[in-house]
Amino acid sequence: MEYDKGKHQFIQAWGSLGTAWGINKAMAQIHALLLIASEPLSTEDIMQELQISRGNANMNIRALIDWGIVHKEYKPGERKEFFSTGKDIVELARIVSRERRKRELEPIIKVLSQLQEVEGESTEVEEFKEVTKELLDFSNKADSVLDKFGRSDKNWFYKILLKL
Amino acid sequence: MEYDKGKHQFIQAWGSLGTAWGINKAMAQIHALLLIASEPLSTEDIMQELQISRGNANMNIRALIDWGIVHKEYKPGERKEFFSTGKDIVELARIVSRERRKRELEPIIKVLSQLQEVEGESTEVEEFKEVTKELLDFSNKADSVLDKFGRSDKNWFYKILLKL
DNA sequence: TTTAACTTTCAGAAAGTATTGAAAGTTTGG
DNA sequence: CCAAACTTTCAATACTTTCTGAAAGTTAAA
Repeated sequence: MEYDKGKHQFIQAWGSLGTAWGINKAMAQIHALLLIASEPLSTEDIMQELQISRGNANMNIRALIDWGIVHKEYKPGERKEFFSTGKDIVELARIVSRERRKRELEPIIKVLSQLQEVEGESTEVEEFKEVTKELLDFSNKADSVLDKFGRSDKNWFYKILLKL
Repeated sequence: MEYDKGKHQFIQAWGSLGTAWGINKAMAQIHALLLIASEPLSTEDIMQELQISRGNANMNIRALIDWGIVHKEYKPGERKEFFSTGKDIVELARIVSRERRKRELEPIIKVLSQLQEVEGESTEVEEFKEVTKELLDFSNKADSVLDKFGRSDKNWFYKILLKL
């Protein structure tokens, strides 16, 4: 397979994976492009490669920086900003899991905890408490696994895998 | 807290978690409602509780059945269909992970495998192959973990957690 | 300063998704 | 059979998200 075709395929595939994960396509594609770039790219470069507008490129680069996945760089003698992303996939997984934990798991845990205060003794209420309690336990466990994963060193994940 | 308020909060929270996971709100809310119901519900019940249309209810119940999360039931002497969902959260997690593996991980692994055939020796191409290879390895590992999780018995997950 | 290079913002357009309600289809008891 | 009870479908509509392009904002060299 020739390089340009492969590159294109990769960017498309990463984009649609992103979409399935609730990340917008442009954002995922910019990330894909930076992942395989051999040096930092400017906004112009990104606009051109992906055929997207300046506003779109800028917004999504910004969002990636907010996630802590992409970094600004300056080249000597150049005024414009260049962007790059880490090539370490485990590190990437760690960042993503940290963010999702914060944005998704924490809120639901908070709600589920509050729900333990529901009053009443009917079957309905018993059932309700039982299910939400189980959900809370599970969420807490998931939370602690993600927390460990987020803090661990680079090889922890691979070591764990061996254990399974 | 009173039951009705708690119920409402739970349904809302489950709906927005669903949204963050790319699952539509009505679908997640129907699931939430069934999770805490003490007996199977009819389409009418669901429409009324969630204040949604018949079409919407029907489509999303159907989708939940396709995922293998919700089951039809018939009550003696009743013509209409009733729906229920399993209350075991680990089982739920297992089903969801199995589906996502199939829908998300498998396609990307296929693409990444093909990309290993890219030709050329330039820095660009080297970089490209290196990154996609690492991604492929990681995806394969994630795939195998999910596979194990999907096949394991109910307590496997909790046992693993203890090990960490 | 001024000016040119560059970045950010944002209102409106376009694209994508979810929802409704009514009509068509199906099943079952009589 | 027929009619009533129920389920499914789908075109129209409402809603949400993303994208564009141009204008406003910022920075730094001269």
